[in-house]
Amino acid sequence: MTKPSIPRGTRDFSPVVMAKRKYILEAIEKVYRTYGFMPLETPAMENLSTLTGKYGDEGDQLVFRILNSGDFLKEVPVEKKDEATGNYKSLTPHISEKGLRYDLTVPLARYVVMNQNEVDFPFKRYQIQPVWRADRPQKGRYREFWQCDADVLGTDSLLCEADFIQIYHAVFKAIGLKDYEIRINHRKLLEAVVEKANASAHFKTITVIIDKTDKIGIDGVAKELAQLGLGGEQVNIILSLLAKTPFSMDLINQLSDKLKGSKLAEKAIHDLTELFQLTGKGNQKVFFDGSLARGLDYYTGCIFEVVPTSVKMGSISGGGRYDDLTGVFGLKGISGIGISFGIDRIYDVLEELQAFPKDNAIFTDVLFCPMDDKAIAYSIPLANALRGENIRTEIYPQASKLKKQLDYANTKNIRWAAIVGENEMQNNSVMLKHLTSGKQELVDKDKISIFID
RNA sequence: GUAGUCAUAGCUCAGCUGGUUAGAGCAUCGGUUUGUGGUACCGAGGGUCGUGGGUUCGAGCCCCAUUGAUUACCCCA
Repeated sequence: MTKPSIPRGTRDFSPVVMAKRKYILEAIEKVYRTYGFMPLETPAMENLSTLTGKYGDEGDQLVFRILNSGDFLKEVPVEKKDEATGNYKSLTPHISEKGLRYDLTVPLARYVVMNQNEVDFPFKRYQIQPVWRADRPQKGRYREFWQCDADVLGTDSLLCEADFIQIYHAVFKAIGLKDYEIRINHRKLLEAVVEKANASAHFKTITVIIDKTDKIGIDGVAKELAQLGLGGEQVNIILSLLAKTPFSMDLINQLSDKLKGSKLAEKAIHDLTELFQLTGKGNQKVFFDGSLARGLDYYTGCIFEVVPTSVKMGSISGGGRYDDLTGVFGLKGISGIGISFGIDRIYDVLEELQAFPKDNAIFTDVLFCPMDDKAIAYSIPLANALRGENIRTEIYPQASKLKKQLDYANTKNIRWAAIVGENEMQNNSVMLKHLTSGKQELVDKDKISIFID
């Protein structure tokens, strides 16, 4: 017999853990719905032609591939079979045509393009599903994890950006997370600065480097930029952007002065100004962060990231605007913006702050404890009546010793036990015991629900 | 892909410079108590010490390999 195990980087979620995860997921979903986002689900597997080439070379390596069913070797040309040893990459396209979804954004783009005649723009959808990546798991990083995306496609209105900032506030309020910071930046501002530093050829690498500012510090960034071959003056221009300051009109004006004459900067300043006007004041938790870059290179406008401030943890949400997500599938000119919550990290944050509600671990309100088989039959209609009033009720399935039944109630954090024996049945009642206080009372069988809080 | 750490009961871990029959707590089950729990007491089940090889009179402990877990780097959520 083999020892049971699950693939590395995957997890089981116990009932207690699931209750907490649901608490977060339902809060997010509820907020999304209040802003008019509609649910969308897509298959776990996509055709590889949909997935490959969208995430860069590294990303393509991380896509889980699904082996073709049946005689998967029959399509392989003979010469490939011969060279298969040590040359699996040339073999892969012949034996695998499908892969597991790598994120929710590409499937969204695929869906919109396939259904462009039915989709009404602006198209607001949310999607909460697992995604899979074939990389090395480590802390806070899994091969199967959940993304909670919301996107708006088909409008370049800055109201979307403003909405998402409000959504952040609403979600974190709903789950009781008080200490967080929303960081924003603009991709075109980054481009403008890199352009001013005369280093546009290295733009992509530079964004990766400055995105690490939190981790390696300003000095570390300077060092890596120098290693890239940039001169002192170039490095200084880029470093001058990295400060994090409260999001304000003053700040926007400063940026505007600093980058005068740049077309790219003009657009960015315009966006930030409008966003500021739409979000209004009272946003102490919103910061402009020049070091925020986000690795994904499809972002072209405002970008966001949310970081908890009272717990040492990476970003718990991110997002941004992209000009041309559906272009790769042949539908041009659709601007969009999206955000995504990292449920696993939010879970860890709430756990560390002990911010989950205590009654989250309670799954049953009342346990009927029958003393004999007749008592089981007696309990069924009573239990159903309680369930009809939305009281979570179960009947202990055997007329076991009372000690055993109460032990069961204790381990499940059940607060009420309805004990049913000869006496109770004769009196048309149950012995209702409150398990946290130990008090009990003979209660009429039709009036149980009155006592349940 | 690179590097470090770890692997003993279902879980968390003890196990001395290598020495007789590998232990504890928790969890599970039974009992003390024919219908009153969370505490206490008694008892039971559960291990080829990740796997394979080597050194040795003797290996849970030392050496090599291998597999798995975990952490950091790359990249990412």
